[in-house]
Amino acid sequence: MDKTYQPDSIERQWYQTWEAKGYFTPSGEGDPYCIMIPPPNVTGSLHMGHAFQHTIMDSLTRYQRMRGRNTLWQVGSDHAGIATQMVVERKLAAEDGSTRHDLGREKFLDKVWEWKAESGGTITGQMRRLGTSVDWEHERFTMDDGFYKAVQEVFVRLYDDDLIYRGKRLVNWDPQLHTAISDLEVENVEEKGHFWHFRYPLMDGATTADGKDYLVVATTRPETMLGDSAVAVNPKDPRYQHLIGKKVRLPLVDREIVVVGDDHADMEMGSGCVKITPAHDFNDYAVGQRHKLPLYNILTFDAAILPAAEVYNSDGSANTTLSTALPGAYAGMTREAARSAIVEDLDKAGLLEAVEDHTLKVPRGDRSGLIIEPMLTDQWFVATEALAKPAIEAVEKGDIRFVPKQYENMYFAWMRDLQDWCISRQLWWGHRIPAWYDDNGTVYVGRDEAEVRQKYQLAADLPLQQDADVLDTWFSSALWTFGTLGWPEDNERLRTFHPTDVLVTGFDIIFFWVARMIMMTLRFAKDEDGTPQVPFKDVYVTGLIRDEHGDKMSKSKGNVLDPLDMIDGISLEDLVQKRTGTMMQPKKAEKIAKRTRKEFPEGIQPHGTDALRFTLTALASTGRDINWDMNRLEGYRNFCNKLWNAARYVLMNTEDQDCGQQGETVDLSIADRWIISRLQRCEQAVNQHFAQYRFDLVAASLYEFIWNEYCDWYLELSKPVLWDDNASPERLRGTRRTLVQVLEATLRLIHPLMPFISEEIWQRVAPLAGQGGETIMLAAYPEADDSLMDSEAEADIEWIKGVIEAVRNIRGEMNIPPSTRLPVIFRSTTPSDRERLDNYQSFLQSLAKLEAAQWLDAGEEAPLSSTQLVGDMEVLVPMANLIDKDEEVARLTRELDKLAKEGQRLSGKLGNDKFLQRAPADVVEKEREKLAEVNSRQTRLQEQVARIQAL
RNA sequence: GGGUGGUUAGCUCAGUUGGGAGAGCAUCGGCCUUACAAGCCGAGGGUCACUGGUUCGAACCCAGUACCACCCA
Repeated sequence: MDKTYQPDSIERQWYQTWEAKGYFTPSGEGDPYCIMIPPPNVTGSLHMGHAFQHTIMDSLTRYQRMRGRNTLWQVGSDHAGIATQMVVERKLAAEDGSTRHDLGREKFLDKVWEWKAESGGTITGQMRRLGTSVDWEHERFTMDDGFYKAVQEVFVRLYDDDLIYRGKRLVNWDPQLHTAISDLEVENVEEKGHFWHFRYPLMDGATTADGKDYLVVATTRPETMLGDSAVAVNPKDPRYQHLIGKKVRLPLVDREIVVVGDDHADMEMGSGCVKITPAHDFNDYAVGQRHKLPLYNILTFDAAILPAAEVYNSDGSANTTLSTALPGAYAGMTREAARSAIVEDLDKAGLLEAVEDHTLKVPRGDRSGLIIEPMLTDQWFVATEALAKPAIEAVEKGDIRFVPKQYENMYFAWMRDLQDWCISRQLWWGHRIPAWYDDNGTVYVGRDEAEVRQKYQLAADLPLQQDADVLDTWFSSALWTFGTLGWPEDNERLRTFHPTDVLVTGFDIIFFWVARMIMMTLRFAKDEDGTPQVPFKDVYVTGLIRDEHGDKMSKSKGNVLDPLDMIDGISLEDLVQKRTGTMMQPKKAEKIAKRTRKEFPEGIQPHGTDALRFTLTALASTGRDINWDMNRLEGYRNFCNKLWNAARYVLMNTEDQDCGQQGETVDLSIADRWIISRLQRCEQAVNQHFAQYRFDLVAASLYEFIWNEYCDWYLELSKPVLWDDNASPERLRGTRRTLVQVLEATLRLIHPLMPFISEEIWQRVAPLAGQGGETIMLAAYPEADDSLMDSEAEADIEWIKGVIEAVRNIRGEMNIPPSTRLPVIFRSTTPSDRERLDNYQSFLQSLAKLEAAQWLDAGEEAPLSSTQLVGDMEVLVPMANLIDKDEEVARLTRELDKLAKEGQRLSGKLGNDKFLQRAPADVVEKEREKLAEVNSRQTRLQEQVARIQAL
């Protein structure tokens, strides 16, 4: 083995071996265990969030696989409608300047598939570097044929059950991409803007309570006034309530609009009057629905002003009676141009009362970056009410559990106020909506055109046209758990692995994905007896990984860390290039470059996958965000190195030697018994923490055991045995056997978190430990054996550690180098101390670097010494010339100060009658013992100080 | 405005029915001791955000305040 741990020389090779040997495929034996990967966007590349979630999923998967479960981690990716279409459109534009419209739908889609074949595998390739043990043979894609079947089936059935309908509604409209987008794809960005206060003249001589003949409305979007159909006032507002039902003349447009009373108008806000533009604002739309207001659409799909409004009744039907007239001056203007023009014209007309500065949340499309326009369009919707009810109950009843639990509140809050779901998208890349229209616009829904003709008994020659739109990507993602397993076919895989066990995902998509999966799955996935199935039993919600200052990682901030760079390392120049290469603003790029150079003066060193995974698990506590800490990563890389070198030590002392593999008799030392006992406790803790999804505690338990117990103590305690020329063969064999067996079990224990290093070492250690099998991946996960827990050995080793630490402390405080061997004398010993001193002399000599050790009989005088206490026993290191008298007094005084404080605290407590009366007896007894110990320590140290000072 | 989570050592974070404040990293001192200097040994460092309450006893339970983050409106 190399002297230092070199992750790059082991990781890729092991992954290839595992994959080639088919270890990731479900075994077909044992209880099924299944995790569905949240399908990554096919255009995406691996970021820290993936690394985090994949590490957790892989740890769970490897853990359960080793426990003998029939384990499936289902992999696949998501076709990401808008993102993918944009990538390919951009590529076309760069190649020959063509657009998708030049190519036409069919040819464009061919280009998308071509792109997918070439570049769609980036992220899945990167996943392999993380060691993910997914079932590659059954990789799925939301646009593959089988999935299309599932999507169609669900759509048709929901339509037939009246749970899908088509209608004219407000949706988030992206004026560049010309499609509806979901709330998830809208980012609300805080930006500076204005509040404009306009006067809308009252008609028919009406006046406000204070005598004004106009109402003042405030808006952040003046241009939408062209589409106003009402002014709302609060019905309780004494200033205006008498005006409800009266009319206002909309300036510039000269439209008569009504004053309505609605709670939406906040009496405290501005004038208390709100203009209502139902076709261009979500809140106003709701007000419009309540008061049956007409809708004036005043924008084109590019968000430019129309020459004439399109008017609809509140039920979405076309209105033929109201005037569509708009002022000609604004026709064709952009939103921005129209805004300035309208404000200017109102000002000229004396109707601009005031302009205020105002910061507001501006909705921007996360792809185009443009301001999203609420737009009245024909769309397909899922009626969610009937689907939401069982979905809420499933969580209430505990059929689905969120970890941590508080996310259930978030889920309930959203589900109880659920809007119908707009599922159509005006894109080409995606699942085409299985609906056809005849020339009259009548809609027919079926699995294909032939089925539609049969189902609706249409003439063979009736011309039919399929709906041009596609379904929201989330519609297909909602079917992910059962769709990937083959539904609507009823096959073995589906029956075996559905419902799945746990979903690992981020809190940001609980609404958009998790909730919808629950709704769809309960409706369509059924047990043989027809009982609805949940998609998963547990939802483990992860937090966000942020940078070291707690900021979100984002390209525009230039603070992104690529997990692969932490695995492989990256030079400073490459890192700067990566962060600033695509940056448009040179000033910003410079700032980011500067900051990067400051934070990573040496670039990023390679740390390996295992260290990255261990860091991620160590930081994975209960669903909260993680501020990424490079030092932590480095610390765990060192931990890998520690494990690596411990293995080197073990192999050096056991390879080609008798380790008792054949069950030969052994004589176990107290250290052997102790480490075996500690291993059981570690196994117990790890299994318990896995069950509770406390990956941080799993990692901490393993770190503590490996470094602080196995390496720091056990390996050191093994040396005096192995180096003892007089040791019996049974004693040597016992220690060698313990060295390899404990290491071997530890490797299995840590394998789910650090798959590569554990496999690499295990291959060499397992045979020595008498363990068969060709891979650690399929070896049994360790379970604690109560009969091996040995409290006697633990107590003895605690005593040994106490003595060694006492001597080391004196050495440290007195600056005596470890090369100087020390004589040690023990005073005030009990029979048990003396027995231990006899038995464990060699351990003490080796680990404390003693020259000689002896105990004093009663009445025997000790030379003047430096003192430490182990329990009641005094550990004395004779001063000779080694120890400075004053320093020793100072050291003991510091110790006495601490004891005095502690003693004060304890006697205060024990002097309190109420404490004595009300605290449980065992607590009181414990405090008494503590005080007795403190007092006795004080006495001994005071005596010692007196002795030294008497000199 | 409503809701959720957070505030513990210089940094990143644990702290399980309330009973002696912990880890890693960083810092300081000493060490090339035949696995490991990516190491070993030792040490220092905290008004557990603040105020009040419950309790014999509060980092922990309750109420309120401040600040931060996120979600919703």
